[in-house]
Amino acid sequence: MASKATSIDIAYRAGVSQSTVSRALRNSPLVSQETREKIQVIAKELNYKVDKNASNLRAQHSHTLALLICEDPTNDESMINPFFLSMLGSITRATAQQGYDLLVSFQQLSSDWHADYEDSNKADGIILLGYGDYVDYAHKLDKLLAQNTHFVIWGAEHNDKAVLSIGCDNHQGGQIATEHLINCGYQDIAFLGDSSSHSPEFRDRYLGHIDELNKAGLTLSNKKQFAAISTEKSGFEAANALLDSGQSFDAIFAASDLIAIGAINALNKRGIKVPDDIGVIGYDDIPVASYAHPALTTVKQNTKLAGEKIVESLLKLIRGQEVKPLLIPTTIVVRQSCRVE
Amino acid sequence: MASKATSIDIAYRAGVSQSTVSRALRNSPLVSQETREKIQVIAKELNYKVDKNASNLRAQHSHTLALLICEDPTNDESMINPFFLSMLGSITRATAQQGYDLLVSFQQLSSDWHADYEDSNKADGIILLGYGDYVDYAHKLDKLLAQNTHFVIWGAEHNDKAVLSIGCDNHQGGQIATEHLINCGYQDIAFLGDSSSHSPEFRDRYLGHIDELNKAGLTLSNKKQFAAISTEKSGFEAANALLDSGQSFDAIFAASDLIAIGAINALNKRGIKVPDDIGVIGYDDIPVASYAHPALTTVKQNTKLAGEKIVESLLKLIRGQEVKPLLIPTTIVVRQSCRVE
DNA sequence: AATTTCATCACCAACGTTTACTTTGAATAG
DNA sequence: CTATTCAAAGTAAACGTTGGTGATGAAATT
Repeated sequence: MASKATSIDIAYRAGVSQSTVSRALRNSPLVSQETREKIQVIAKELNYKVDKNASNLRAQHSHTLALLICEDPTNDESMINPFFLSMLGSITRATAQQGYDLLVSFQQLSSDWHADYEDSNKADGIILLGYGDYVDYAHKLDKLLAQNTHFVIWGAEHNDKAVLSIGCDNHQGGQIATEHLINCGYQDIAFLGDSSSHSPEFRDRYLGHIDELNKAGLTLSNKKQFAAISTEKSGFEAANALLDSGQSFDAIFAASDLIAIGAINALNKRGIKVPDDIGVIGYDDIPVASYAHPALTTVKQNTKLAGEKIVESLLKLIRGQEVKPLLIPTTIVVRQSCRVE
Repeated sequence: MASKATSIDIAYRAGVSQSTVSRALRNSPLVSQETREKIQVIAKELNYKVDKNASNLRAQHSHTLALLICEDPTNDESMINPFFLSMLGSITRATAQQGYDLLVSFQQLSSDWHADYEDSNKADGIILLGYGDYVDYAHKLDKLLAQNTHFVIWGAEHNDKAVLSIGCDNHQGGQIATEHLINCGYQDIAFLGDSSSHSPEFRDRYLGHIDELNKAGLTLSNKKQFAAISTEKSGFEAANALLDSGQSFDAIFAASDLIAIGAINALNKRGIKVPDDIGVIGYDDIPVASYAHPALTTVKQNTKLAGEKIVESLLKLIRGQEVKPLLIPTTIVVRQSCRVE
């Protein structure tokens, strides 16, 4: 087979100039119906596709978005956080729907990911996904900002920086989780998850938890809060620490489903029944949540909507339209890890 | 901020020609150590990145691979097969490791996915991922072949076409699953999963199953084989059909974990205990397998290795090196859904 | 009949690289 | 003192588009 057909080949066959071909294929009104059709027929015959590199070079945009998933380096290399996977799915679809391509890349938090997708014109904008210690990469964000790269970051709103963030409302999520536990009759709730500013998502969930507790006239002793990152192992350990601490509790609010599952394991190992003895609520509604035993009651983040909003907003940003950070409300999905009222 | 720096800007500042800049940045031996360093320093200062579009256009390759995940259209839109997600993770990493970028796209089987990634020079090669009815898209494969696109497809070897396939050995997987069941003392095994040529992976698993059965002097009545696609729902239904058929059986070999989980649900609903009454073995070792109740004994496909091999092979293909289809052996992971011997 | 208008299209200059092909000038050889 | 060689750098031609500017001729206006 000869090399790929170019617009010049088509022009030659159609007996018109190359620029006319270009216009015809883009349905420009500057070319007559008749020649337009003729050209399109020939293009199809030759299986012609416009060369993206040439097109992008000329037009100075790539019609491509880059998705960077920043993983916690403490996490197991081989296992990707299922929540991000779900986001990935929805972002992929949303991107495609807008006629853009998606470049994906997994990054260690430590690596050089300010790495150049937009700089090198490979992407028109960047989506940053990651639970994160935003403090740690503040200077990278600054650099992105300085280069005025178009990007949106998953998570809570930054009060100190002019970054566009889209996220689910972790504070509200913390509240409804707590409300649910209280409604189920639990009174003495422990919290498993890092509540430091190191991990803003967890912190907000924690803060929502506290607020709701207060609203109900309850308080959380900080002795009942144990740090954990979003892995089953960490949840297991945190629950054991809680158990070993001798603190009383009748329910656990886990800052993520993986933590919740780990905690349930720890509980079960000591013969404690969920939800009869202790109620457990998780966060994220990852796929395994419904398969856990007992099936996990949890706070669901609407990843489909989130993905759509993320790409929609990023595209607006790229086009210079006005965009505001967005907080998407969460919902409770009730399963079997909390006793019914 | 001014617009992005180009190699010409650097040339100007360094007092050399633009081509020298290009060479210096690619560490060409044609430029002296001294000027090379000077240029690289300036490039860093200006935060210069070579424009990929220009570079790719000129060099006629994109240093990008495209991954097409073809989903079963009967599947739920929002849920991506977890096995593919796992592959995606490993392919992403392998691609990055080779210095390539990855474009990902989810495709309905029905859509026009011969859609042009390589034609339009967006990618140097394509990875096709999907359980599949390859019959159905045979003509698309042909088209890909005709355009001599570089691509590798996940799955079993095609005997009729010259396509490069990398896959796990489904026949061998079917054998070891069956062997394990027999070793656990099960004698009367039902098979849940489409065994038609419509679904080559399942078919091979089925064939391996039969072979191993025969080796042990057992036979499978085709009355004990019920079609199912890879969803929990389908597994649930198939198990019910099996149950309703009145056939005897003491174990189920499910062609995928999702089917196995659905089947276990169906069994449980009728008060049948797994593994005491009936043993169940799955296939894939998706993340939820270990969280299912009972935790699923299953056949694990080495996705990490598979991902690496896929991109490695595709790259070889692109470079014109010789490549052969590859079948990766599977392993059993023993959990609690089969009784111990 | 001369002029304006207008729809179509052709022409050509970018876009930012890479690379084959000079050119330059200094060092070495004869 | 000229001829040869060679490393280092410059020149310019692609790569395949897109889009601004200008031609062309037919229809419409005066």
